[in-house]
Amino acid sequence: MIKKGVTLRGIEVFEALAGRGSVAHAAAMTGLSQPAVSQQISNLEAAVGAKLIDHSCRPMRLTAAGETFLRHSSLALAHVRQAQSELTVMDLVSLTDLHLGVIDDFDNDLTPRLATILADSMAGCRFRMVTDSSKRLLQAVQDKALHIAIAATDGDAKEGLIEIPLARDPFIIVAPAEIEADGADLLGGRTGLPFLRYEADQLIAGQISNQLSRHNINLTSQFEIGSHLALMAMVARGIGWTITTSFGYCRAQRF
DNA sequence: CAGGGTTTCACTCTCCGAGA
DNA sequence: TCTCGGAGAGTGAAACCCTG
Repeated sequence: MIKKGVTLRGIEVFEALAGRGSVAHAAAMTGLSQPAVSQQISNLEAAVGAKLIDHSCRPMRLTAAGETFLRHSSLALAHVRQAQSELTVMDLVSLTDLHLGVIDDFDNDLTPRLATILADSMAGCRFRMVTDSSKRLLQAVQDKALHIAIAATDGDAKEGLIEIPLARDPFIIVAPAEIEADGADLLGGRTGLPFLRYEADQLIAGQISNQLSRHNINLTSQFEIGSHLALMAMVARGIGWTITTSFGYCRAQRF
């Protein structure tokens, strides 16, 4: 029997806090207030009888017990989310009309395969598929112009939207192959190679900017690029280095 | 010392079980 | 079936703590 006080809600809050290292960010992510997050963590720690988070440092870090608990609780949450997703798909099977948005990053590879799968599994449904930026897709779902969208998010709760996580896409540094420098050299500006950033209007630009400012890293940039593939092509030609995601990097293999 | 972030406290609301 | 009381989860306000 699971101990009294160990709740899915508590575990979800714990996972958010473990990922962000801040009660404020975990609150934004879960849609709760800061006191509620703090209370959930206290209850969880009391229930398991161990300190899971080191509250004395900023950002907060997991204790050894917290690391162990997170490893198992993440699996449990993943199973619950998977179950929710499968039930959602079962709901969709009876639909006759579906307006679906897909992030433009997936235009070439994922979208055609998704269309094939949907056509097979929802034979009686008419589809309208659009590709756009994550920001626009999320707005379209909020405006009820789309039923569902596959998009990137910053993890914060959005009014009126239900988010079902599909994948995590960590940030990575991408530099020209001929450059012999590590991440610290690039971030510290010791290579002389310019930083190429995404256009400020894009969701990923804001996420990268937040991460950098969280670590007190201030990078000036001569270039702001709207197209991901153009950005990767510029890196491949040695014009500069950039920060992108592992999915983004994989899509640029041809460079 | 100021500002941002966290915790504590007091209170409200909702849900659920027990008893009439 | 209805009422009542307890437990749990939420909030806002205020105090406290940490960092630059």
